[in-house]
Amino acid sequence: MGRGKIVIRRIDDTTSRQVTFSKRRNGLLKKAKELSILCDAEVGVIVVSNTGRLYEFASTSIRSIVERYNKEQEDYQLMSPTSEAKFWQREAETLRQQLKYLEENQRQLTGEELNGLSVKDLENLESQLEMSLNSIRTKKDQLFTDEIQQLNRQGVISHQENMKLFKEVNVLQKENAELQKKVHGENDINDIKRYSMQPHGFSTRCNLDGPIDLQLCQPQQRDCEMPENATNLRLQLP
Amino acid sequence: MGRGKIVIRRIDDTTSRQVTFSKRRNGLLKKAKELSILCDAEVGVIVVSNTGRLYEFASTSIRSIVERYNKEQEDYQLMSPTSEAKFWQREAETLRQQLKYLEENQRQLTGEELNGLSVKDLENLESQLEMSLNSIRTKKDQLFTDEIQQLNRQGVISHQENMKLFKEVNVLQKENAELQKKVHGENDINDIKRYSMQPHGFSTRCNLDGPIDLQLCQPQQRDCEMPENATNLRLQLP
DNA sequence: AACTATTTATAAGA
DNA sequence: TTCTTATAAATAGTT
Repeated sequence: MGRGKIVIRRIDDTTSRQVTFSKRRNGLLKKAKELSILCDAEVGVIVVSNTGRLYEFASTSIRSIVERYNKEQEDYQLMSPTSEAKFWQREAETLRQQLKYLEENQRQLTGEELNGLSVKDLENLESQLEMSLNSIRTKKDQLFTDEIQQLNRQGVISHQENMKLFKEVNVLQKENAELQKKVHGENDINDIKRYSMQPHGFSTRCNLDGPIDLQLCQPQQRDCEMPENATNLRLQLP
Repeated sequence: MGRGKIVIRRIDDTTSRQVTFSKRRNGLLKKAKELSILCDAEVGVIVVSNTGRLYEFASTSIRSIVERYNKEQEDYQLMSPTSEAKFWQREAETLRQQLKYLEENQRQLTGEELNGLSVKDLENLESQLEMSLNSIRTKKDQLFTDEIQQLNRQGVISHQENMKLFKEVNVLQKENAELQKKVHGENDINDIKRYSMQPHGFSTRCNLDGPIDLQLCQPQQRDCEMPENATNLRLQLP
């Protein structure tokens, strides 16, 4: 009874589950009240949200009964051993039934026990499993993508560190050259020339590191004159 | 939500109050169940008709509390009440754990809750679901095949019955012809000729029934000169 | 117990 | 949360 038809199964999205909870809780309490008035019946409704908040409706006398049982629940030392035993026995019975239901469901879901199912049932199962497979594959793809992104981030970081180190080396080389000049005067000009070449060597190494730094998108290299597939092109050259 | 609008006050007419009680009680319990499933909430509903009959809905753990609204009945004397309580408490704990495990498992199986799973886990799930789908599809195919076989058996039976009837008719016709001959002498030979033509009409009807008798495998027709795909071939001919 | 014209609840979207 | 609105669902009155 809304814009679209829904199937009755747990709503995954937290927000819409809360919204639905709020709406339907109000609806349920309203209907409980109407029933009690229209039909002169005693009606009690307790609703506990999965965040633990409690809502209730109780017509007349049931309220006191509910309160009494709530109190008993809090400290069931007050319970006589016999009724406590019965309480747990019933609890066990309930759980056993749920378990049975879930197990049956699971056997169908895993295709172990399909007897007694109609073609319609099987088609429902089929489409449910296809949806499941879809979620799982989506999740797997996401994990892959995450890993790739992580690798990329690491690649970018080490590239940045390389650049930092390169600049530092450059500065030191210049300092060094200056010092050499001061120490030896201008006796040997070749030494200075050789030092000034080294930064080029470094920058070449940076370009060679490129292919190792596998990236889906790599904005840092956009201004390079070589395209992403430089390595491949180079391999095709003599 | 009915033919007319109503005001919410006690329905005076006993009959229609009972009818409305029945309808609205069911509606309330249904909605309580839906709320508990959709929103993963604990919901308990108790309804006592003004004739004293009790109806209830309770999701999971509330159930055991609510059930104590019912008058306690059977007494178990086998154990001391205290140890019996402990026994059932332990039983409930065990079952609850199993339930939790199964529910988690099922969430994964349906792709609802995939967080914390590795790629390996997801691949396992994936292949499990693929196997499930396989079983289900195999089962579905089997159901189809079964149905086809059933239809075939019926077809064969009715064909055999047709043949039997045809033979009987033939016999009767011959007898009839003989009788006619005896009654009228050989005055009118055309009558006899007309009777002897009827069997051909029957046999033609039998052949026309063939195409209705759709069969994937039809061992009964193996000795026919036409292959299984006779229908298809026939369609391609002028 | 069905049916069906209406009312009511509510899912989806702002 | 609250409002709106299209649509699904519940059900009042009827058969």
